[in-house]
Amino acid sequence: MPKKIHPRRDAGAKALSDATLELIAQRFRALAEPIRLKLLNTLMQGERNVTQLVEAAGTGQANVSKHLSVLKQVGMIATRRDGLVTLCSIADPSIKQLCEIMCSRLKAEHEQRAKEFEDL
Amino acid sequence: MPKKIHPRRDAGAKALSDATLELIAQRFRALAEPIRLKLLNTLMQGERNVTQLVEAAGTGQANVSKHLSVLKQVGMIATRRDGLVTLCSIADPSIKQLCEIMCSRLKAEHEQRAKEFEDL
DNA sequence: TTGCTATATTACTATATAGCGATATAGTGT
DNA sequence: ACACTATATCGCTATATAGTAATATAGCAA
Repeated sequence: MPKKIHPRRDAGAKALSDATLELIAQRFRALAEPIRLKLLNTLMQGERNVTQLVEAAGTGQANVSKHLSVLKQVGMIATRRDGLVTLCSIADPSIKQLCEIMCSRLKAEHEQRAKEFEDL
Repeated sequence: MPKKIHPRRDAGAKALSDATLELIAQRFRALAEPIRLKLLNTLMQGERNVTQLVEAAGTGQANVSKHLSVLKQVGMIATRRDGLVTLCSIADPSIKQLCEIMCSRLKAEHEQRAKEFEDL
C-alpha cells in the first residue's frame, strides 16, 4: 500500500497564509532584477550616493531612482540626505546571505554541468 | 578629510558579471510569485502530483502547469512520470534556506514595528 | 533673486507574464 | 479501436513594470 505515507515524513515546512506568501514574494521580486542586484552588490562595498550608483548601474538616472525606491520600499536599503546628495546603504543584512546562497547554488549547478560534459 | 575611505572597509562583495546577475535574478524571479511559493511550500512536505498541487494552489490547472514549468526550468523542482500522473519534488535544497531567511527577516521587521507601536 | 547640481517624479512606450478557456497530448483500461 | 484521466500547450486579455525623455523639486552658492 504505497498510498498512505506518514504526514511527518518530511518535516519543517509550515503552511503560510496568502498574505505572508505575498509579502515574501514581494521581497524576492525586489531581488529579481539584475540592475537592483547590481545596485545592492555595489552598496555591499559601503555607502554610495545616487550619482555613483547611476555610474555603476549603467542605465539612466531616472531608472536607477526608481529601482532604488523599490529597494527602499521593501526595506532593503536606507537613504540619508547629506547636502545635495542622497547617500544609500544596505539596511537588510540578510541580503548578503540570500545572494551568497543563490551564488553557491549556481556555482554547484555549473560544476555539475561541467562534470557531465566531461563524462560524455 | 572624510572623502577618502579605505576601499576594503566593507569586504566580501565581488563584482559580478551581467550574465551572472541575470542568472541570479532569474532564480529570484522564480520565487517572486505567491503561487509558486505555495507550490514549493507544499512540496516541502514531500512529493506531490500535479492534481494535488492544483488543489493546494487554489488556481486553475493550466496556471499551475505553467508555474511548475517555470520552477522546473530554473531547476528548483524535478518531475517524474508514474503512469498517468506526474510527480513533482524539490530539486534544490537551498530553497528552504532562502525562504527561512526571508521569513525570519520579515518576522524581525514585524516585531520591530510592533515594538515601535508600543513605544508611542 | 538667479543659477547650478543632485535627485525624484511624471508621462509614455514596450515587454513580460499571470490567469483563463479551449484544445492537444500522453498514458491507461475496455 | 474508443473512452477516460492527467497534464501540457495554445491563444488570448489584462496588468505590472523596465526603460526613457522631459519636467519638477530640493539644496547650495553667488
